[in-house]
Amino acid sequence: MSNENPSAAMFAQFAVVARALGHPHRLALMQLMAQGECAVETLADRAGLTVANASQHLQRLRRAGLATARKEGQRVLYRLADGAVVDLLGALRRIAENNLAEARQLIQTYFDRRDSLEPLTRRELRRLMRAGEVTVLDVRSPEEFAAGHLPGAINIPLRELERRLRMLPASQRVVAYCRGPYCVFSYEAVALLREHGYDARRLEDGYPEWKAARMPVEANDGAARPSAPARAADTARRR
Amino acid sequence: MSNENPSAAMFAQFAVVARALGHPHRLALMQLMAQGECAVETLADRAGLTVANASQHLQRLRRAGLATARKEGQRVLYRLADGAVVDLLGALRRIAENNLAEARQLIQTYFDRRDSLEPLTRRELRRLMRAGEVTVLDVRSPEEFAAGHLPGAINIPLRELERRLRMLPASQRVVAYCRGPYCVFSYEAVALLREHGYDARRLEDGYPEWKAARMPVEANDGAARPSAPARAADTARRR
DNA sequence: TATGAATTCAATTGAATAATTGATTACTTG
DNA sequence: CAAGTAATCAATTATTCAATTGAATTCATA
Repeated sequence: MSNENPSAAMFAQFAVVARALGHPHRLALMQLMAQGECAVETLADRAGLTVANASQHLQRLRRAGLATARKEGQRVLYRLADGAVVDLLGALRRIAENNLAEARQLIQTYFDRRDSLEPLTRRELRRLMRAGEVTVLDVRSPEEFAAGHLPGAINIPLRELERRLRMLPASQRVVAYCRGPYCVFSYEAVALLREHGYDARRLEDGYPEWKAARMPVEANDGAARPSAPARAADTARRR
Repeated sequence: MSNENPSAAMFAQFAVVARALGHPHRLALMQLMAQGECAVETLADRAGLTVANASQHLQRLRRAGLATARKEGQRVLYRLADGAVVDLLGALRRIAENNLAEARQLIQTYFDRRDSLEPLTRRELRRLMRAGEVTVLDVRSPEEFAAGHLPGAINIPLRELERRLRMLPASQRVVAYCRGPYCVFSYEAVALLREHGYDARRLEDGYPEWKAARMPVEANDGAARPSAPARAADTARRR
């Protein structure tokens, strides 16, 4: 295929990657995989896709070098190929935020409680954590939490938050986080907590970015590990 | 359009950007625009496209927030929207290089004189430039050169290089650069120079990356300027 | 070895894209 | 104002892509 012009051939390769990025479902799947390695059916479920459809999208991501798969027993576990994929997604996000009117509109409408909710940077949160002055709240699902989370975080999925409020000490500031910058969970969590009198704030983005920034993470199966290449702890025991 | 799920709507926006990236011709056009603001016909010419086709690709890039256009007289000048676009392209490139077998294959075949040609990093070149120990050679077209180039660079387009070799002092190391990491010009220039006994090396990537890294540039219309937002000096006098 | 579960494959349909062509719209200049 | 230039628009065709359905693999376990 066209080697008359080598740089055109390289561009064709880049285009393969870009087109694989270019579907909302695949972006959603990537965000989910950014939480940790995960089986096809689990991903399909969380993304609201049929298994066959998710499988095909995932295969396409794999062909484009954005994801990798390995077989474990009868399931196939997919994960992002590379920390650089998170960077790529971040760059994409930045362009859309800065230059697309529609995206800015959406942010204003749904996410721009942003100003009033004063997101914390990773660095700021890190400092508070070291000082022991903060309760870190992970509002994702228990499975995602188990695959990896911020050290010392408490896991209360959003839908259970109201019921389990008492688990959070009212005396201390709470910082909530979820799947990523455009995951609504942490926004809603902070709103709810504030209604109940908490001093609550959001982390600026989510777990994947924290991990990609090589901040410490820990997983459920035991010891904290500084920032190791997330061992295959997919806990999707389903049905 | 689908505001039931705000983060799905955001993903749809990101997908718009990604799909706009996802065509080899558009990537080529972006590389060309990364050299500096440029008129449609010029871009079409350099990319080897018909004007109508280039126009449509450019419009799509504009709609996706990757490029902007302004009208000057009877021509429309397009440029990249944002320094972040160069970052995005870089991230794309890195994924393809690391994870796509085909891309690695191409690099080996066409570009992996890489090792033997020992590319210089921007920082290294900067140091040599300050020390006055290097001749910087720009092998792009005069128009591209005029729109912006490394300070003190000599412009000899590749096809004229052999004829005008005497313009380069044989006593000093030569560092060549061109449009970007996958532009063949600088590879060929270095090969040619070495055949003629020069101590020649390549810059690791091209002018756009240099500029995006906020290194000093200068343009033909006069004074060097530290790294200002490239003024509209499109010198495409054509035909 | 038979059963069931997880995933992939194959074939179909409808939708979105890309390139081409020719016509049309702005703008400049004589 | 007329002529010419630069860019865009409109309509066509071939291609690629997405989602669905149902069948086919592959593996684990009884």
